[in-house]
Amino acid sequence: MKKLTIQQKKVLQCIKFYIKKTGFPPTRADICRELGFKSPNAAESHLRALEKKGYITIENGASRGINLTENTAEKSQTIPVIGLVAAGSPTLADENIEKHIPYQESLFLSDFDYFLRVKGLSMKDAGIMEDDLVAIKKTSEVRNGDIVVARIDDEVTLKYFQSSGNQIKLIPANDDFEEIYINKETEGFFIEGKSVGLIREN
Amino acid sequence: MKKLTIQQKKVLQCIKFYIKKTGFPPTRADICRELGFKSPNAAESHLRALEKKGYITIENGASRGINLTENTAEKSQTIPVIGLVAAGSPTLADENIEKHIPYQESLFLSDFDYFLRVKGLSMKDAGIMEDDLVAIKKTSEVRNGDIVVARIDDEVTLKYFQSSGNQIKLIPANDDFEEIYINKETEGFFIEGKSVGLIREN
DNA sequence: ATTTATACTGTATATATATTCAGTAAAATT
DNA sequence: AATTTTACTGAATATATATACAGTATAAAT
Repeated sequence: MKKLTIQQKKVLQCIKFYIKKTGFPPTRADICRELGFKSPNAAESHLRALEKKGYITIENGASRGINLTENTAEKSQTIPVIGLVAAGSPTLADENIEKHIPYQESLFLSDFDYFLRVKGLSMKDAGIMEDDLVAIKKTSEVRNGDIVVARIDDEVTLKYFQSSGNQIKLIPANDDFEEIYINKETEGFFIEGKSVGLIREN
Repeated sequence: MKKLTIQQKKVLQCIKFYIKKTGFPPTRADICRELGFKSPNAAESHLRALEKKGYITIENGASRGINLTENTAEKSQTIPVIGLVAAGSPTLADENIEKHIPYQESLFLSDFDYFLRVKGLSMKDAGIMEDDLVAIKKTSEVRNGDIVVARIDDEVTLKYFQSSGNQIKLIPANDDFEEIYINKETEGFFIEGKSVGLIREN
């Protein structure tokens, strides 16, 4: 999609805001009033530019005949689902994103940044099973007992977090797995975020 | 909110449909065209009735100045959350509904009817923990291995389903709990639905 | 260097649109 | 039984609105 100029962005924002406020699109005159233009043709030509660039469609002859394009309309936001691969950190880079899930603000108590697709059963006793989607909030501020996404070099794991002084313990919720002991200053160690919710799709 | 007549409902549906299709509300003439009226006043008076009953607001003098009221606009649907109490069946009656959660169609693979708030740890090894929200699809068509909502008289439980012939086994996912054996024809026994997903809010 | 796009003002106008008025008739409410 | 609401047709009209035309000026693209 072609890039918009600052003014065109303003007009597009104005349209979105107007629809949100009133429930119907603005007239040329409405846009002029909102943005301080003195000629309706100012709005008209901006609208035609937005149409040309594919951000809106205009039904000719119809009053308020402005329609936001699919991509333009902010429906429900989507949240990326990232595969938790043993080697490789969960980044928001396109190649790691499995899919996008529609997302509603108040789904969890805390806001979050992405879903992590769980592999393996190391957190089984915490009720986190294979293929579950764990909602992750990107943060390094975690508390003892939090379930965190920890990275050690290229390996990423989901574990309980327990720190005392300089030492950190990463505790699995499954007796078949071993605890991991790490020093805070260890190179290549990083807390990517913490779990704030879970979705099981089955 | 006051009840609508059949014609008024038709007009309201027409407005919703028009907005969905075009992105902006219809004119009086548009409504007439859609519903076969021959006078714009037919649309006008229906609109005023809808306004009076609180389903829409009309901005006087503005073209297409129709705005769906908060309750009228279908934003994202909401799904009820029902508390799983040991005694008492999960019905959609108001008194059992804990709250409503915004819901997006494609959240789970299957559609579902309500969330059940889990009490206890009888399904712990299936990764279903206390206070989890299990998405339930109302159905009696369940297969062996499904996690089902079973009612025995007034008691409602979430268990694995296993049937052979006339006998049904309800199996917990926790060694501390006992399996339940029931005959298909037992009075007061009923399969309310099955689990098709899970949300953990923490 | 020339064309095209951006970013407007200002005027004019055909028409799209809301809205009122005058009726008719049946159904629902009081 | 009387009144209000519902459910329209049909005609008329003020005005809300899209849109074209004539300019001016600067920035960006070719």
